[in-house]
Amino acid sequence: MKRRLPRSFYDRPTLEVARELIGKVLVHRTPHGVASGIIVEAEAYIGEEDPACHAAAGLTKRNYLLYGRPGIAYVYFNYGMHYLVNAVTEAEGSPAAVLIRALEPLTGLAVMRRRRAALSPNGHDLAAHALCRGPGNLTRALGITLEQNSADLCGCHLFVEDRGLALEPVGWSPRIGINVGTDRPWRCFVAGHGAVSGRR
DNA sequence: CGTTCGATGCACT
DNA sequence: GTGCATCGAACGT
Repeated sequence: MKRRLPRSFYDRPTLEVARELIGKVLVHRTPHGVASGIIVEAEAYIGEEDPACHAAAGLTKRNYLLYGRPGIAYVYFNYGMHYLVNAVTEAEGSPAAVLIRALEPLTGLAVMRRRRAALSPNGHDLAAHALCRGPGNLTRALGITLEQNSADLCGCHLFVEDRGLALEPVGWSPRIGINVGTDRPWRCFVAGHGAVSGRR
């Protein structure tokens, strides 16, 4: 049972998409091999009224993809060293997205360790659950960079599959790593899962 | 156990 | 010039 998520999946209220992405499988095919993992943590960023959303300051050269078609990858560079990947949600003109924050590695563990080792010396020795724990770590492990910005998640290189998995229990909390909009419980995660980011 | 802090580059004001 | 949707090492208790 493998089904690539259609664009209609992303063309929905963002909180719904965030919840539904839990348990789905993010896949990245590159010349170095295929790497994939089950999504265990995600955050919703919704509209210009959400102070933590990149659309809070209105349309810019950096965030224009948020205003466009759902089902597109919005990737940006942060803190001088990390790429973060989002799935654009809701109809055109409604700027919103879901940040993918953590995966349980499924395939391509070897290439993931190779990529992680390129930055941290102990990358080769990382436990499976540590490979894609955190939004910066998972893009590193999957080889996602600005090259994937604007990639179509309904295409054949970077996409999300439904394999009929249902991880539980699912919890909600405020979003992590932001200083505004912390009152909104828009972080969705598999409670107790070893690959979820945050305090151990 | 907890908190602080440096690395590092770019979009935005 | 400022401030990040981070990470991990270093330090304090």
